[in-house]
Amino acid sequence: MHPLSAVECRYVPGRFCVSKASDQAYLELRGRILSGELAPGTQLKEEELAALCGVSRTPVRAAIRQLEAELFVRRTDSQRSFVAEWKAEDLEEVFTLRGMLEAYAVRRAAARADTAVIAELNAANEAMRKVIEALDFDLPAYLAANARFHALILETAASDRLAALLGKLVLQPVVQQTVRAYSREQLMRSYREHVEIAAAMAQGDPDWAGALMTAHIRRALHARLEPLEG
Amino acid sequence: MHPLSAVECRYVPGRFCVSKASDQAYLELRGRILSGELAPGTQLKEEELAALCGVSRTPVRAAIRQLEAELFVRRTDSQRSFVAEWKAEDLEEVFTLRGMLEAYAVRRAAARADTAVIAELNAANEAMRKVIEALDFDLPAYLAANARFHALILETAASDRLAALLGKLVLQPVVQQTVRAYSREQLMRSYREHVEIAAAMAQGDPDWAGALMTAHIRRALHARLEPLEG
DNA sequence: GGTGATGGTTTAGTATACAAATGACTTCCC
DNA sequence: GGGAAGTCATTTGTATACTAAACCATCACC
Repeated sequence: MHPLSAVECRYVPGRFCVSKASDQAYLELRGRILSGELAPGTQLKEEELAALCGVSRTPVRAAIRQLEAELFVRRTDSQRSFVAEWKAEDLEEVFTLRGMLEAYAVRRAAARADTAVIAELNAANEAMRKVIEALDFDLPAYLAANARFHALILETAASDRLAALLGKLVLQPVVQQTVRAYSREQLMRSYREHVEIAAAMAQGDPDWAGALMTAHIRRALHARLEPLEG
Repeated sequence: MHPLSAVECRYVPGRFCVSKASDQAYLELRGRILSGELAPGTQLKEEELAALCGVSRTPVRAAIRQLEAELFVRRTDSQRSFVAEWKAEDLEEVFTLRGMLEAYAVRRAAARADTAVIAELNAANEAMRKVIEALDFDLPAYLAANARFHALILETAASDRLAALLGKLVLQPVVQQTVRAYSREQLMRSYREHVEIAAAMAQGDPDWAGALMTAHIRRALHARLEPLEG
């Protein structure tokens, strides 16, 4: 399996079933999609994938449905599935939507956060700083700290529907590739933005927090687009 | 089957498969949930529902997954499904999210709409006016015209991701119950808002269109909440 | 009398065989 | 030679039997 496939950097855990075969199929397929082994545009044939994952078609079907919901996979009218293709335009679209929803989330969270939550946010940010300052950069640890920060905000926002929507948008390839594109300086800037957002929340100032979050997500988009443009 | 269960008033057609049994199960279950026959909180047992729908468990599973994605059904950690319960707070939440996303959609649409689109919007609005002014109110026709207007905007916005997100939020019970709660005067006001939005789009003014849409959705929320409060 | 383990019962997950539908190719007719 | 229809291969949808896990009530032991 691809080394990155098991890295979990979503804010919301999606549906990691209790069951075994579905998860296995889901992780296996997502891994191969992210690694490019299953290239964009490839048709996903249930039987083929079942053989690949060593399970029957039933859990593969579930996995494909899940990946479809997460926009990794698109489905034609005649129910055939293909690996989704991501254009620069799509990235812009997703980041814009994420920006709106995360800004809303942090506004709600700012109005609800107690000292315990603020402490946890600060802890996540401290962890992130340590990873950035370390000599050898530990990507999974960075992603985990980043995810923790955003997950805390989403949790504090206390809106199931919002969480469900964001779960569809905060996707591995996007976050991951964005982080890859970051220089250490950019990572530090991202960290400092997190600290500022936590401060705004500690003040209980939704407007401030929301504005900071919008800028934070927007910067991530441009960091992601830069290597494509330059 | 409940008379309203087959009324389609989503902006996006969800997934109406080509297949037979899945659709049948989906429509049957959704119908029973909307009619209250399957009351909020009821556990959905696959075998039981299979018998109810006259199909096997397999398509029932698919239907439940779909209903879950549309927030009609919630699932516990241990993979048991229950009919979702809607509190006033949940309604507010959904309408707020819808407001944000639809305002964004109409902004995009306003920047892209050509005269053909404007003409179609006007046609949908004319149809709506006719229904409202008719002596006997034709609910399905009203819902269809309303859905058509919003669907056109969403289509013109040309964003798959956005459409996917809104597809989860624009739910039957919400829209339907909202319309039920409307008086004829409120329906006319809603119609006039549609006309204004179309005008803003014809002017190619995204800010105007967006602001109008926010207000439009917000008004729908309050129309929906009024009977609960009063 | 309460708390925690244990086994039966219920419910979801998986495999597999079969049916239906789609897509592509061939062939036949114009 | 072009088009349309039919046929075959491929792929998804459905049914069913079986497996595993979660729930619940009972009982034993503290």
